[in-house]
Amino acid sequence: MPAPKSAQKDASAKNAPQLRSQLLAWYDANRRDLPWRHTQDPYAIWVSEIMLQQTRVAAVIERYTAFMERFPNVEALAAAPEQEVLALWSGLGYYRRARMLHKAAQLLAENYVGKLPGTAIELRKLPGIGTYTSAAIASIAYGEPVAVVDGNVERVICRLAGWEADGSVGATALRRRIDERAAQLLAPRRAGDFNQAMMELGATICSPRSPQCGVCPLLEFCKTRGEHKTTPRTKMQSRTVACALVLQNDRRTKIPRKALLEQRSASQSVMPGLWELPLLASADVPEKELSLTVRHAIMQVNYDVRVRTIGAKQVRSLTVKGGERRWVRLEDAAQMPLTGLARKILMRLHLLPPQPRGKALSLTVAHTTLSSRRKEDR
DNA sequence: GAACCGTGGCC
DNA sequence: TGGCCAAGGTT
Repeated sequence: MPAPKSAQKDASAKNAPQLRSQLLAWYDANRRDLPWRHTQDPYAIWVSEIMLQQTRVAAVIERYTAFMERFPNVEALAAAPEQEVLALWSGLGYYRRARMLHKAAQLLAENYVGKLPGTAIELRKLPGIGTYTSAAIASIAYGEPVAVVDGNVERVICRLAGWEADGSVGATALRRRIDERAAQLLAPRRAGDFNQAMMELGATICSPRSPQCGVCPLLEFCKTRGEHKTTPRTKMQSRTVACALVLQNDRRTKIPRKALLEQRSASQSVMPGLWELPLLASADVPEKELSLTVRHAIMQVNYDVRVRTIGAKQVRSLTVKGGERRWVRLEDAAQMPLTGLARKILMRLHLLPPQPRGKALSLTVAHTTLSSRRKEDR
């Protein structure tokens, strides 16, 4: 399938071999040391790719390690209760990813002895694995010569070629061109590295707002040197809400032992099944009961959240939203699928350990199982 | 094709 | 402070 005539003039198309080698040389010298780059295990690559969807590398790093320690393979993931999978996802957002990952693992455990499909086409059939993710797993884990196009690659290619999403070309047509160009540039014998190099270039050098063209390995092939229009987004709204912090203290020490949590109903479109602090009907909170205010963005809304400390006896005055309400020991709460907001509030009030499933816990795990496992891997 | 699905960090 | 944005997929 030939590229459109207008697209064939730019240097990135003509000099594909040289572009490839310079990109790969840059990648070999500058690639970040990320946990999922220490493995070729398709399952591990898969988990990392799902976590990385619309999520920054920095946010994924911590979660990835804990997740892989708890669910080291397809069978372990498939055998786990969904709530436990969600608990390790808590705070990452887009919880449907975790559910589909879990579901897909169960499908694989039942039908494929826990083995991942060996091609992008087959991977694509699993829930939660779309065009991008199937190509990412196949190229990185199997070396299959398929190009990935994520937001980074899209931006890099548009800047290289001088293409714009300006309405002169339909969004679908432009996307098809980008896909074709990505496939054309791909280094077939180092597909996984090439794909990661393109994404990493977009993430670190060819960034959306202030691209570092001065140190870009592809500068000489680039038509625009960093220009790129982005489509404006819908404006954020602001809202003030209040939620209830209801604690049970230990009788002797007076130290908080339990908190009242509420489970969002399964039918909610946002964060179904996750646990949170009960939402209050009124955002008005008496000064004396205001224990904390936090800002929290969910989707298109910036919430100004007031946390109201309420005695256990006033619980009945709380608005019931239909979800299950439960007294939860604070140390157990850390293992539950809390919403990001609930986790943030409990952390900020030092009611949860600094890292929910953090250092202390993973060290314990590492002593018993992980250290030995890691050695075997080598 | 467009709306929807979360969140934290950066500038 | 607040807008911006991230290794997308599903409906």
